[in-house]
Amino acid sequence: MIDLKQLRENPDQFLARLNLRSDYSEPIQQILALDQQQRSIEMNRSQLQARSNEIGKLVGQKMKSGVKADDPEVQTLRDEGNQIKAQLSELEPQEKELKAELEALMLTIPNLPSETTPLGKSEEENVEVKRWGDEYLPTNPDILPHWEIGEKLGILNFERSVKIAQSRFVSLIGAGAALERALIRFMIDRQTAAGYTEISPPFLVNTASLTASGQLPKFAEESFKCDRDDLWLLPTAEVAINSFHRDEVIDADLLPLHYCAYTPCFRREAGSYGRDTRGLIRLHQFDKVELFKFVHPDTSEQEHQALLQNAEAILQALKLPYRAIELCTGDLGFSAIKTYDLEVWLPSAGKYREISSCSNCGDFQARRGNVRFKEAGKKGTQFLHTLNGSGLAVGRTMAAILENYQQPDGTVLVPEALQPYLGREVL
RNA sequence: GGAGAGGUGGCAGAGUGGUCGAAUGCGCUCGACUUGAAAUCGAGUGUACGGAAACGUACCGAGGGUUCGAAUCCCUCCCUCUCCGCCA
Repeated sequence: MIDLKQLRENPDQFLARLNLRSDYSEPIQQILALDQQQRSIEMNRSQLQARSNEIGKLVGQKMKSGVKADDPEVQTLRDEGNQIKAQLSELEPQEKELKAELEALMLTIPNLPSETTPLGKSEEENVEVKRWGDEYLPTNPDILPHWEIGEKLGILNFERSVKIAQSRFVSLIGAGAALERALIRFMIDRQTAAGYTEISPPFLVNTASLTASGQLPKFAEESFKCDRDDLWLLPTAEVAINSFHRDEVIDADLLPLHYCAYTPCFRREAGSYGRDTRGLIRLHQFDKVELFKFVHPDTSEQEHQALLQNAEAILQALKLPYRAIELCTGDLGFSAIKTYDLEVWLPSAGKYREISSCSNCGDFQARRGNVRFKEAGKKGTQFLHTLNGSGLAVGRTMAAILENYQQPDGTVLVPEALQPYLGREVL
């Protein structure tokens, strides 16, 4: 949620920053207008309310001192009370409607990009900031795409998954299933060793949780919904962990809070029908180990860098070549002020593909979820900052292993770091 | 799913129409007493919004209603607990 106070006090500067994403002039003007109307009604209303409270007290006093209810003095006060009530009954619905309208509109405005986020209109202008592991790039010229090698090895099956569910689902068989399980354990072990507390959250989440993290109201198309229950299938553990502390005030001494979670993620992938139709890259259901931090605003930049390193550490441990790019203002996700994507090398595609996205959301999600912290001795509370990143997407990691570790004889080596988890060296 | 009980401040717990943002206890903060501590005593101790401030408004699970006035009465919903049923 954007900071209305900040917008009100400095609308031009606010809009200029927001427009680095794309043009939001219109909704922002609307918000400012609604805010003004709402505030003027509120002022009016609270004055009436004050008088009404006063009347209530006066009547109470008189009745207590023995004045009868039908005494003219009391009757006059009651009449005035009734008049105020009539006025309030007009103002209140107006104010309520304005507030609802304002809130609905505000929920559709994305976060302001950080001042350090590179400028740009689209993903073309994202900035590569790092490349790692050139020495691990495969030299084998005849690499099969991971879905082909996977089916050859009998560890992936897409066809039968269509029978079970739909397209864009997969079943893992034998060593494939074991590999997935090994990767999850490997990632969780590494991240807990790095100081993250593991959470296994509900895989169904309610509307409030999705709204708090920013998936709703704008991206309803992207999630699967259980209509009868106000529950949605989790699109990412970010949603669940973000709401883990929703509506809480956290003692500043307890910050930062570092969490990691393994969960399946469910996404409708609406609007990507032609893209990545084969393989593990874009499925309706995939596994992910997520990193999430609740931090003091002063530390969020360092925490962001550290989180990125924690995600990179997995790729490095698996010796998978990757690069890091920083998203430009035009490509930034809805809730983020600054994002780094990690992209792993996929030989069959001949390019790097996203395997992790590490974002600093500033206080945006904290506002939407009302997560605050309190510093001892200081008056009031502040919104904390939230950060999230994949550490990593499991399916895509599998794809990367199947391709990068392919041998000329059609077998696949198991990355050394993973061997103890899988109990074998070759697939 | 059926039957019953209940949701009040950091916690415990009173309050069934009137000056209640809410008794009391515990906790916490500051102060006094003390060589120090305990005990005791005194003062303070929620959040949000508006306002330069004084102060005002809202909040007793959520939303509506009755009333001059609602923590208290009525309606709807949510959640928790106990018993029964079902179930991994």
